[in-house]
Amino acid sequence: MKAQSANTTTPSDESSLQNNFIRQIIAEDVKTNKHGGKVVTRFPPEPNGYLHIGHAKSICLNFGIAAEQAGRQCYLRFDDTNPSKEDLEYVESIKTDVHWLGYDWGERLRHSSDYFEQLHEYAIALIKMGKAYVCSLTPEQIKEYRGTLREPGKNSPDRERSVAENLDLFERMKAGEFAEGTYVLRAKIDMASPNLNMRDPAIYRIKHLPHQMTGDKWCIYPMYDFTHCLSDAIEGISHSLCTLEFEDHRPLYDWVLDTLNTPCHPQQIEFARLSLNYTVMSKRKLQELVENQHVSGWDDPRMPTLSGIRRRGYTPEAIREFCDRIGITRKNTQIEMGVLENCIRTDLEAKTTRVMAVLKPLRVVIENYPADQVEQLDAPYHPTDASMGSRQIPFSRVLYIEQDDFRETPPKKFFRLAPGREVRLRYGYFITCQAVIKDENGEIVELRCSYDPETRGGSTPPDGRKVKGTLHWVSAPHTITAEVRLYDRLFNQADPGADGTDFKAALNPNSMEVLTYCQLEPSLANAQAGERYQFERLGYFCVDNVVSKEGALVFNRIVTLRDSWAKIEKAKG
RNA sequence: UGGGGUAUAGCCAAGUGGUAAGGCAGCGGGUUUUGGUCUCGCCAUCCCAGGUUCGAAUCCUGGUACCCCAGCCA
Repeated sequence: MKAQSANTTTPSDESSLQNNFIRQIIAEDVKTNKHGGKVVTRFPPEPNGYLHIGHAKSICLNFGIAAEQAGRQCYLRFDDTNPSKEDLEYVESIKTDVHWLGYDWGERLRHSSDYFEQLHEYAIALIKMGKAYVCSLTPEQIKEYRGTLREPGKNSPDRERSVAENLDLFERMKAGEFAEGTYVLRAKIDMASPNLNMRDPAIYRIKHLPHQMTGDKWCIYPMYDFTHCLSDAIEGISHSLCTLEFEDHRPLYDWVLDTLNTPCHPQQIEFARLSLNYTVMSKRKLQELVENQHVSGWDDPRMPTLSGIRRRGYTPEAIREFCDRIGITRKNTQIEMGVLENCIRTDLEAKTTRVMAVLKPLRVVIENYPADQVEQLDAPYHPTDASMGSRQIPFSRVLYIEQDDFRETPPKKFFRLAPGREVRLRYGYFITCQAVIKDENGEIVELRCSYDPETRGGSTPPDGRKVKGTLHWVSAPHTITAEVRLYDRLFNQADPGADGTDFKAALNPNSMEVLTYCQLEPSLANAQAGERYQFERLGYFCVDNVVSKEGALVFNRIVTLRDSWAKIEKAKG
């Protein structure tokens, strides 16, 4: 019996319940035949880092909307216009992550760099129209000339350069005659615009750097604002969905497309990026965590990166469901972790097999059970889904139970084992605690118990007596020893660093607890990397896909089960 | 009186002049061989103040709070 780890649904099987403002706009546009009735979207990551769950929101939106249309057209476009920041390494990880989420771009894989030739021609067209000029101001001067939020900028002395001279200079920029920073091509718009993006923005800069895709072919590279809108137009994108901070860029996006003769004029629509509490989402901060070794890498199971979340054991279905639940708006919000956790619990509840594992073992000897006897007890893999089958679990005189399931002096409402108290061992027998054995330090090392043979399989005995607690357990001579890693939130503050301190000061020192002597039932012997299980009464766990080996299994805790006892205890303090 | 945005429950989010969906969290009940699951119930008059209207979360006026913008980054 294998735990289910494959994707069982694909996004096309689901229809999003979301009726967000973007879908409404698109539905209306389709009705009025606005972009020729076509809907074409794109997901345009810059290959300069790993994707995180915030990107998943955008991926699900763009690919999700496309999937709802007959054409199903969504491009995966690497926005690679800055060779000093980007790397091929990231391209592969991004493709892996998008695929893992369940989306397929088919033939529509592109790079902005695919368009460098066309972009260059558009730039020349702009120059010829007198709408762009080569500026020789230094970066510092450009900044001075730009003005401030309240004061208008002033024109560059090069603003009225002749078309012929601009053409010549631009050609020589391209030919590599000039050093970086000496010249820049600027759009000629309005230095007095209240929108700083319109104050003659740079559209081409010199970078004597090879590009990961085009090699040494270019030493001038187009800027985002020039590249993005034209790339959208070249691909025939109908709706260009981006995050809120690009709102101020929309007038420039439209200016470029209105000024130049392009195949079409895509519509930019902005939505709020995702923010999750108790974590950070910016590439810079995530990178800092990796570089300073606060985590083991980009795929550390505590990271909000898609590779980390995947390694942790989250399913793509749960992530898609999460993206559906949080909605799409223009409001800056912070989503509670609990929403994500509920999504994965709901998904895993239905599809994981149940097994028993004791994380912090406490030895139990059943004194009235024959020393040489071993029984095989039948235990279903799922409480309500019989199709998952069952397995045999051994029962013997010496067992392990969870340390937390025994209290020498039980508090009120504690339904588990205590001296003189009887509990059920799940699918096993009722046992009663007869004695507590301690070591020289007073630590409890063993429990002496008796069992009731009439309760085999955990069933209620003929006299009908009830017990309040059911414990999970394993037979000591038959266990597999494994390592289990328990994760908690990465940060202690809901919004790390929001109080003005370094976000790293909010790091949770207890975000990972490694348990190396966990005792698992023998059916887990052949557990494979990536497989997910519910350890009964504890949570959902996934065999780690990096460090786990046959004979030396390592499990990651994906998420705990809801725990109303923990809630009661916490409430009492 | 620089420009651009956003305000509906603890957290998200529908609502588009006709009397506040849904989810998460929380609280209470039932079922239960996981203190799990499942199930039933409870939980808001919409940032503030005026106005228009038979009727306003939706329209108007005036405020307030918060977010984004001065890279040759994306």
